[in-house]
Amino acid sequence: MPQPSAPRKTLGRPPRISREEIIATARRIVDEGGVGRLTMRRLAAEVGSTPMALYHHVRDKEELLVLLLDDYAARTLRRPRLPDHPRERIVVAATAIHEALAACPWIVEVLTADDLLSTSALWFVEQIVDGLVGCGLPLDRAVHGYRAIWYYTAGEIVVRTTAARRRADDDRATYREQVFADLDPSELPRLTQAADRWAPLTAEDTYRDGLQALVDGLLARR
Amino acid sequence: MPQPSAPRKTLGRPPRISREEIIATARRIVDEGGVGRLTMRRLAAEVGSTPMALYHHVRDKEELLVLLLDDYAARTLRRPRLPDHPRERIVVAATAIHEALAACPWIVEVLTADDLLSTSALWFVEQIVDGLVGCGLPLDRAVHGYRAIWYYTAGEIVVRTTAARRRADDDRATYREQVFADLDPSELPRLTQAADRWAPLTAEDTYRDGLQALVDGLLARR
DNA sequence: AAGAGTTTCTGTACATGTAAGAAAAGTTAG
DNA sequence: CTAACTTTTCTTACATGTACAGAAACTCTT
Repeated sequence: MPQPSAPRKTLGRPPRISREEIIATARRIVDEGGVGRLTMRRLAAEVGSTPMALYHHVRDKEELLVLLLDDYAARTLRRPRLPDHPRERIVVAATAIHEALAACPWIVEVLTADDLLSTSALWFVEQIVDGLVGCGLPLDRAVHGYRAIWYYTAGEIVVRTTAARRRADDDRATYREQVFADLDPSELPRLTQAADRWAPLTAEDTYRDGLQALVDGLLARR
Repeated sequence: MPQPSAPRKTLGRPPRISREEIIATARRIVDEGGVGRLTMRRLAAEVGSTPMALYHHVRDKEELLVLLLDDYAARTLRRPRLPDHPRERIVVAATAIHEALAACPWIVEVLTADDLLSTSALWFVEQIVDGLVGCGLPLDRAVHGYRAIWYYTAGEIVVRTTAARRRADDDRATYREQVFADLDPSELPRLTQAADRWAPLTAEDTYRDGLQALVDGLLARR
């Protein structure tokens, strides 16, 4: 594992490519042609190197994607002015993260990553935890609350993005319709009742609603 | 796309393998050696066929995994006796799904799938939607509520499983510690305060707590 | 200057998912 | 029986991520 920033100045063969260059190029490729265009070989070619040389600056492709997400977050996550009221602060902070992530759909493959994303996102985490504390939760419950919010947020993005990808697929969309058409009304009355409205209902963006409900619920358990 | 069950009885070359056989064998491989052992080549070999022959019974590996999950759900999802009170019913139904899914960690790759999983899970969806309606929500809000619960549930499993996978990795664990050690206490006071407790706190299983909070919040917005 | 040590890069090789097309094994029409 | 047709299977081939082994390009020591 080469250190991201080696302590010594120059020792050994001098590098011809840098992690920054790799990330910048990867970003360009993704911006131009989507994450599907990003292969280690193509990236190496564009950087003017060989595939395996990349592996001295990046552990594997997954880490590259995480770095790409970090980079994206650092560049686009602007700190909004937050309301004074702690509950509102939580909602606004979480929504800001959600919006930023939802705007770049290729992250789904990385999103499954971890609880706290890049360093640039820490401020938002802080705001959420602090907001929960400000509403009267003890610190440990606030951390748990933040995690619940993160689960909800990550889940929403992952599920929604993947669903959108599938909806583009005729066969699978047809399969879903079939499931709803074949419902047994006596055993599944509510689903039958909602069957024809299901598609539009699930297409609605209800992230904020659910978030507020979750926050309310978390605060009510004080 | 070959139909899962062709209308005509016999026409063309008779199949030597069936989708069921494929799924059963895949299940065995996964049970024995984890999902990492499941490759199309190995599966073909164990079935006594060639890799490409599988593709006449299964669209691609992802579909195979979805089918595997369906199969798993159909075999292990037992319907628990649900409480009468609708709110409790929601919590118990969701927890049952969550437990079943959390018990088979390989699904993460599929979980990102869709809102409703296999047919066997529909009953649970019904219970949740019906519980929400029983608590006074109109049907469309109940569907939205169910989706929020599903986002939370899927997110919890995906994030937690991936986090566990990474925790096995020393480098990444160290990196995380580093992030917490380097916090600026003046800018991120809460995180600093929680820094040393973060690892144990996030290791706790708080699914149920968060779920109840979410349900409470959903019901409070009646 | 020669060697040792260190880091980066290159070349080759393998496992994987799967696309494309040919071949095989039936059924049915003539 | 032969030819056409259909469905399944097999063969071959390619793109991809990445392991491994060494070569290359430096600095530091002697």
